[in-house]
Amino acid sequence: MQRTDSPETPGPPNREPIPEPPWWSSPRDAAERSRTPLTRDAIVEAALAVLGREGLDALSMRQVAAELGVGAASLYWHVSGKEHLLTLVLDRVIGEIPRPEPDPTRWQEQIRQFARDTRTAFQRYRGVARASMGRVPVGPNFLLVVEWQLSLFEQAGLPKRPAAWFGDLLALYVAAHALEDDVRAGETDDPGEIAAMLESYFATLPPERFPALTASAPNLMAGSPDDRFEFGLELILRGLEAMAERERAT
Amino acid sequence: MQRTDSPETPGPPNREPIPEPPWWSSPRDAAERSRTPLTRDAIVEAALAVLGREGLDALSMRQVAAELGVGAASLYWHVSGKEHLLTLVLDRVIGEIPRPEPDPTRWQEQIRQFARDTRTAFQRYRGVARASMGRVPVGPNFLLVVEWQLSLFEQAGLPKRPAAWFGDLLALYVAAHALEDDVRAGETDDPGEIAAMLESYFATLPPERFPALTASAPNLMAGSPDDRFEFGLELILRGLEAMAERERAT
DNA sequence: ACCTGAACACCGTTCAAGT
DNA sequence: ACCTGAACACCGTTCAAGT
Repeated sequence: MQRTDSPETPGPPNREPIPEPPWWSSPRDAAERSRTPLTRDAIVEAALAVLGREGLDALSMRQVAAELGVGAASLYWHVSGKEHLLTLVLDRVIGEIPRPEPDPTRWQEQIRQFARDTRTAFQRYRGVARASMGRVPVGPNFLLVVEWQLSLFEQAGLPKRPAAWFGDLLALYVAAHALEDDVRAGETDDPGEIAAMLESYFATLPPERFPALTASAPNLMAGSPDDRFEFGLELILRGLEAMAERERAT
Repeated sequence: MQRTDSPETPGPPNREPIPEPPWWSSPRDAAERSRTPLTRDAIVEAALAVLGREGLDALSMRQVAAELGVGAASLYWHVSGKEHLLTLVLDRVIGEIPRPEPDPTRWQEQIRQFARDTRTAFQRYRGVARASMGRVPVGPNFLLVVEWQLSLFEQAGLPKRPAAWFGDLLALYVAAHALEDDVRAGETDDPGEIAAMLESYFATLPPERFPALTASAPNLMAGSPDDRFEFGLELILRGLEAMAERERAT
């Protein structure tokens, strides 16, 4: 804002910003190193950025550090290791799942919507679904989700044991489906080709050795991912109903 | 067998086996390099050995090669890469699942037993369950299993689409459960400690913020892995029944 | 308290070269 | 046809050292 080339300025006019001596700034703070002082949250965010851009296989501590313009060793002050980082990332993504006020009169629809929202959250961050398999993300957001689910089931009057165990099953189902979504588009970087490959491969199989398979091939491949997701979702909900009934009978 | 120190042997008696000149044998063929000429099957077997001994994280092309007394580069003649090797390993394990003659009169029990057998096969080879997630193991054994399942469903009179889609769901369920089995015992190398840790952690949570969770904690942890496996298995079978009914109604 | 560089002990994969 | 050694471009993690 201040004009330095006014007539009263002595000496020769100079419009250029005066260059700083190079040793005033470290070699890499300009674009790379954000001046924020490297918090755990910033590391998680950087991991999500790498994940979205390059996928899970490319997610290394070194890449995350590079994303922040920092040495890899620096991360270890804030995070105990890669395993810990992945847990934090997972919990961060779980935090994006909406948890509406439980309404026992329509608990089934709320669970359906919760499942869809969870799938959507995973779809936003490619690779996280795979990272979630075999990892219990005991973080604050995970706990909130469990609490939400259990209280919904409780208010809906479901028996305790089936309710508690169903949560695991649902999480598993959604995560596995999200993983399939990832595989289909992105992680193996061939969009819908894989289905076509499978279908044409099935077509080459000898029908006398694989009668049922070759006959069912259209059914196996039929339906959009969404259709299949909804089918499985409905299936496990009906199963839950049946198991709750059985429990009440005892 | 042949005694060389017999009296008629001329010269001084020599009981020591005559050492071969060192260049007669390459430096490493004695114990390491089996004289079998490195087939694809041998590589798969070596991978299973490493897997069982060290777990999935330690399964590297170099380790597998070392197991065979061979350079890592040699594997690439028989196998296109690590991804390919994992697919082969997976199909190999799937091959151990029994496929009894389909009996439509007791198809539900046959499916239940199939699920249990699949879990057992995974339990025999720690780490394979995790490797299976997100990988479609289109190998001969996988195809045989799919064929077996479809023909059983067909003979049982299940509608085609639910039958075809149910296979995926079941595979998913069993694999995810097997993965949990792995995590519980071995992969994270703490046997049943993890459950205790979780339970004591839950106990520290403030009941006013997590009323349902703290109240349900005993139910969440209750039951043996087998009980939980059977619960989920029964649940999805009941769900299948319901979905088949719905399909028949349309 | 927080971050660094350098090092350690590994990876998967390629490739010219050997037999 | 099958296997090798050496190299390339990476890994996760540790640790003494700096500020």
